[in-house]
Amino acid sequence: MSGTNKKKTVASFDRKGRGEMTVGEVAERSDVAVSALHFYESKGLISSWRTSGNQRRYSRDVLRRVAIIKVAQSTGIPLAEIRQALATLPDGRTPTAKDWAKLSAGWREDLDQRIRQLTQLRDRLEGCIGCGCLSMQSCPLRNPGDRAAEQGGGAHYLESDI
Amino acid sequence: MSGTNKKKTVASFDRKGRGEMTVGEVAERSDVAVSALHFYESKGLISSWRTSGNQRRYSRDVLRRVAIIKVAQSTGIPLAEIRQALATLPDGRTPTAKDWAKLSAGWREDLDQRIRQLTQLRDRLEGCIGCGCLSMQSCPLRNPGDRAAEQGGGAHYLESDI
DNA sequence: TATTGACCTCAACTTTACTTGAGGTTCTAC
DNA sequence: GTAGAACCTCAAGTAAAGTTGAGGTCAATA
Repeated sequence: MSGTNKKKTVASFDRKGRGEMTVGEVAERSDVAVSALHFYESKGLISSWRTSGNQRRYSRDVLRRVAIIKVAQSTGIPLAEIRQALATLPDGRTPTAKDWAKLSAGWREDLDQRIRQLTQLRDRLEGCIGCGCLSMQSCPLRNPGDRAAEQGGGAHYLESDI
Repeated sequence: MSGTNKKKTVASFDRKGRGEMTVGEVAERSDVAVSALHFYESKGLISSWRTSGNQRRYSRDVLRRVAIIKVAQSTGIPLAEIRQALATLPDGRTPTAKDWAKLSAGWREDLDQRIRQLTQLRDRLEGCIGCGCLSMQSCPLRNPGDRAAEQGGGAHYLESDI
């Protein structure tokens, strides 16, 4: 309260001029709830500093981070993994295109994998769901077999079921 | 398993002869925990009848149902939806191939959709994640735009962000 | 200066899909 | 006829990803 601001809205003007954003601004611009931003911060996905009044301030970088978080999430990647990926980004400086590219490479693998999986599933769904083989050991739908199953626990049926 | 022993126990022999299964048998054969089967039943995805001693008995049909549940789940369909789909199956009789086909048709749509979505995402990931456009209104990654967005809440950015 | 909206923390609640455990009953085998 | 495996119910716990609310502070403005 003891500030000596001469002009109107000098403070917020300066803040914006420096590219600092409040949590509300980030929320609005990234279309994410304030509570979610708090949550991401608590999980170490984004970071902020505090004003003397204990309010969060974010640099513009956070917008990209949040955008990445949302994109990654929409591909089905859990926050914990996103956090790990984001952790590979440089700490002090703003990430370069190269930094981001490295990050996205791993996810692309992941996406490719999932796309292959879903495609296979789709192609087999029609054939298997109605054919009667689904409950049998031979059904390709329940034995993704061609790749080392990463979902753990392969098929282990030794007798036919139905 | 051990060989087919003739006269182990009359009761269980008869039961098996009639194709009735205990929850433990279903669990083992479908590779799903007993607790999960209880859970599915509580949610109306599968059903059973009880013995005089209050134990559950299942018909073989349940194996296929459980298989379907697992397949559908692996595509990302929530149990509630799976329940609805399964509810369209005939109540009294064992479902025919046609019944199953009808059921899978809807899911195929869903899968197609999701595959298209993921593919688009993958194709754009590389380009956008590192290019700087990601935090801007123009980024195709954050504006799936070409289809009516079903995730709700379209983009509403009127200024560039970064 | 006073108000009001934005912000703060922390705890509790929500949903989905189950699992775990306690306490008790039933089946099956020897 | 009894041990022990398998089953039963119901309550509580777990994990992810947040949301909601209470109680209190900060900041922009009339």
